Amino acid sequence: MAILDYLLMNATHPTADTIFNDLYPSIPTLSKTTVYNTLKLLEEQGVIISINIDEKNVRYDGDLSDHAHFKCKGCGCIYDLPLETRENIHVSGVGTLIITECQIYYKGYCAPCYEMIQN
Amino acid sequence: MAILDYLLMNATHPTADTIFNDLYPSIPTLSKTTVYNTLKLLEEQGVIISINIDEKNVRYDGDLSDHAHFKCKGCGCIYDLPLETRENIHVSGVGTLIITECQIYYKGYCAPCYEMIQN
DNA sequence: TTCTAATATTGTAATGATTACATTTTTGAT
DNA sequence: ATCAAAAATGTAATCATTACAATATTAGAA
Repeated sequence: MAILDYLLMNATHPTADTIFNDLYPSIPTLSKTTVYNTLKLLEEQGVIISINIDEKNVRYDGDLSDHAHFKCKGCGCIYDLPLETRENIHVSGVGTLIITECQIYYKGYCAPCYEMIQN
Repeated sequence: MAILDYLLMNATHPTADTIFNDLYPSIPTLSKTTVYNTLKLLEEQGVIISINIDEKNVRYDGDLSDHAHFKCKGCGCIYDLPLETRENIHVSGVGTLIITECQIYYKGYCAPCYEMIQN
């Protein structure tokens, strides 16, 4: 499917809207609903991951390797970072990134909910 | 301000809506806009932090100490975790939490945006 | 090839959190 | 008490996402 291809080609952490706009010219029958449906499906299958680093939009990433994300509070750009990044300044291929915050989110199941899943 | 007090008293990572509903009975003149405005202000001042672990709503936390967050994908409950939590099973005061995903988000400024801030 | 049922795709309308903005209220200094 | 600045309020708009019903596509059986 074109949407998965797009995500694997473009490591730009696009939003659903960006994917739609980039794909629409070459697939004029594409609907935004299809983009949302497909992204949800791909995420449920574990083929892609969703990124909530931005308050407004959900972003998607086809890179399943363990890595962290950095968002510039000025321009909104999102970069990949290695997991072992320190809390201080960090250099990457794009220059120096000044890190001011770090958030770590775990997801999974609490004990009672895990029981329920087993059935 | 009552909203800050609420956040310091209740370590429940509430949403703006929850804060409004809990505070409204005792402050009948309270408006939801005020809650949003105040939360934004408190966050800009660095007095509270916002949590984007939930796709739907932004949550707020008055605990500024370094800690991670866990969200149960079943019931949606959010727990605090120590930073050094491993990727595997983890026990807390509430029982065993099964961790299936971990996301690490850094925020700050890229080089060009950091220049711009200096002015 | 034709039919048909299952599946995928589409478009429109609804939802719901958040914000914009204009108005009203409160505050604090004179 | 007065008045301007600041804070709080209410309503309406915004906008990403989803619900849902309708349409189109596919693949396998006849």
